[in-house]
Amino acid sequence: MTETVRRPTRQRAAVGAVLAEIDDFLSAQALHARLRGQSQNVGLATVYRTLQAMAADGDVDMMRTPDGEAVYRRCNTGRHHHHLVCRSCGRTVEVEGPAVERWADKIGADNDFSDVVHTLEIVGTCADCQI
Amino acid sequence: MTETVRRPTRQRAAVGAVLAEIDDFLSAQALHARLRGQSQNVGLATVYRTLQAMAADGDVDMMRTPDGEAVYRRCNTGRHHHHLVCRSCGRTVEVEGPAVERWADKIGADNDFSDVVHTLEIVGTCADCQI
DNA sequence: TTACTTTTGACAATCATTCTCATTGAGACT
DNA sequence: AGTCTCAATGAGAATGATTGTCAAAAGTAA
Repeated sequence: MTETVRRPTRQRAAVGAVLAEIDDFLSAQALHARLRGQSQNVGLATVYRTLQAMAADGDVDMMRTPDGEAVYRRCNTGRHHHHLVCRSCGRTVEVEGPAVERWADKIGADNDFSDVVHTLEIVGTCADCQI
Repeated sequence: MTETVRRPTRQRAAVGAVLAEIDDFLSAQALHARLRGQSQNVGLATVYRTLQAMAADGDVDMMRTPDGEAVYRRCNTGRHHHHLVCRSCGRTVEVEGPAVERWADKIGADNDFSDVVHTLEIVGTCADCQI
């Protein structure tokens, strides 16, 4: 295992704080803008780097919007799970589907693929956003 | 229903021809490069527009690579399905999972979300690419 | 504090994708 | 074939997210 050491810094804490208070998916740009709004001085590149590091460490979840932008969110469970996201307001529900996990792994195994991973996101319009 | 009329053109045919001969996912850039290699003169913007139109019409499948790039592929079945893709060589297997479809729809319904859609991709290393 | 290493930030550089707009070509009708 | 109309095209500019650069700043351990 590669033990990656991460030093605690003001910037890292600031990013973590925003993620803790917002529980919708946020892009690096949006997070950066929010920090500026709070007069927190954190460079854009740093926000990108921090989010990527957190995602690599499994501290946040990353997904791609339909137009390919990376968005991040701190999740409640450390377990593997997926998301049901409102396309209008961004409200997010964490969902688990053990059967789906097994199905995906089986598909990989049946076709002789190794190191199988999968991505799954569900998008809809939540009750509050329906006209 | 909005009947979108698409005129058959040399460019559209050229893009379709490439998609017919390659059965891995291709980016717009890659497809454009391939056309140039064949001395086919098709503008990059046209390749983008054509692929998007084809995807909208359901003639090709679009997915996003891990780094957010859009890639396209002509699929054999018109039915809704997903893909098992080799992360190394790009070899793709089309897979169906009716149970997963039902599960995703149920998750949406249970949470009062409407117009529920989902994305699901499985990635692994195929037998030929394992060392 | 000193020495050492990671992290940061301002800004340039990349790179996929979209936009603009003048020109071209398909389809329909004569 | 001539012409009218409007979608389609293409060259290049513009956009916008993300990454690279590198000197300065800030943790960490002794």
